[in-house]
Amino acid sequence: MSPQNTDERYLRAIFQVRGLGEPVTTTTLARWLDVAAPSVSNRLRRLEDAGLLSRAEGEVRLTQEGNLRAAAVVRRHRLIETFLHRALGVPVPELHESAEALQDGVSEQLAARMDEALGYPTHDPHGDPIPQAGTAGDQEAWPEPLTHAPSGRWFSVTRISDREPEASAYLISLGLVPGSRCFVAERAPFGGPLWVEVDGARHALSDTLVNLIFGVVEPARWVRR
Amino acid sequence: MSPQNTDERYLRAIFQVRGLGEPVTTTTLARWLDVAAPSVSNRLRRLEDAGLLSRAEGEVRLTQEGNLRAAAVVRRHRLIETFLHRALGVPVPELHESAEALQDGVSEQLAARMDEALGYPTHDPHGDPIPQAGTAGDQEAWPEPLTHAPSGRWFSVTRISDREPEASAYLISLGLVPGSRCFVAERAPFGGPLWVEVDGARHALSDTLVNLIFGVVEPARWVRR
DNA sequence: CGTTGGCCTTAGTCATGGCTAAGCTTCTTC
DNA sequence: GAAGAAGCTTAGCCATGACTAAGGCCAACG
Repeated sequence: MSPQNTDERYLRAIFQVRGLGEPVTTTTLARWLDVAAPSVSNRLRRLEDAGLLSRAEGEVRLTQEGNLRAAAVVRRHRLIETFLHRALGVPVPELHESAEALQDGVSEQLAARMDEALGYPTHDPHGDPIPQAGTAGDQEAWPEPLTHAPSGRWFSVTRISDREPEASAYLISLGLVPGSRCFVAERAPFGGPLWVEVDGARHALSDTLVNLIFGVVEPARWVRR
Repeated sequence: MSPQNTDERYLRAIFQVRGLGEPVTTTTLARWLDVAAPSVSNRLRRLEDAGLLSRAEGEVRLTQEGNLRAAAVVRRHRLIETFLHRALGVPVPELHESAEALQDGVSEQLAARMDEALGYPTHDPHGDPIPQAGTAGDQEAWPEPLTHAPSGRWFSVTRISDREPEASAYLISLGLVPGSRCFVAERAPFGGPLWVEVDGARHALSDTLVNLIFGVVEPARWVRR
């Protein structure tokens, strides 16, 4: 309906891809959004004309206004996810898709109501920070490799490297996808595998696999659900 | 996005217009949906082809399957309204618009979660009945408009239409909410206002307002409290 | 009767936001 | 230096779901 929605979808993608530390280009956005490259190309031109971003050497950079807009969209998205999880018990793996579907229909005002009802949360159930209203939210946590995660903590997966397609396919088959979370159980000694739990199942991951996984260690106070 | 959404919007309109006791025709639907007549015409043909409705003498009748589909859509809509009101404190006059915006994004499953969280409510905040899952929900006795109420009688309000958000906000501010009752004092002549008493206060209601109010005329023997 | 007005449909247009095909740089590789 | 391969853009197409214009039908009324 409104042209806003499409713009916002792309702004959010830019914000998120940037947050993964990946270069923000036509191709990466097309892959992220699951659309063809020309669609991205068109939209980027329009967003550039609207003064929301600039491009240099193929890289997309949000302008200050673009950043504010994108952060507001991401903020809404993460508030929706948090609300769906805490108020309606939607399981974490379903959150992203559900929130995506709802995003267009949730006004700023409604998001503010959710924020209030939730007690002004600072992180969503994936462990991603919720930008504050009116800020650029650019202090996004940079993802670190799972290798660095201490055991006994939850780890929020934001990225699975595609360097090893077969290996990453296996990880995905385990439920280790961007947006999922796993519990870091224990590290076997002498270079043994890392034991993690995903969706209640326990898996031993070799270094090869562990090195493909990036994300954020969730704050310790979070209780395992 | 999906073609479902449009079909569902029209099915819901048919269900609701029928519920008001108005004839379900291209014109009334166009007015209700605020679209041009040909748009309705096209969609009706498609819904007819899909076996969801039939037409006789200009009147639209839902088939059994159409009825089920429509009731499911209405059910979702009213669950959303109830949820927005009870869980997030969205004021009644804003409910319809907010729910409309969300409807496309709310899956059956999510609606079921809302239903559960709300304790399986039977009516939405407008006083409209919430069809049960899997039923046609059309056996509800629909209330009659206040317009038809004789003067000197008590009228029990079960429903305030959400067609005119500002007008219904005013009615609510007067205390004319579902569950309230008013005394129909007198009808001023020559199309003048209808005088009603609510909570001991006397108000003159224009036709615009009166037409938004539905309920049940209380039996005459009932003594004014 | 014939005209007028309401109602509905058919025909054709437009905006949106995807898509594929194809061309153009540029960077690598032999 | 030529040949590819990536990545990006341009050009042109399609589906959806609105719209306006215009015509058919019918009933009421002068």
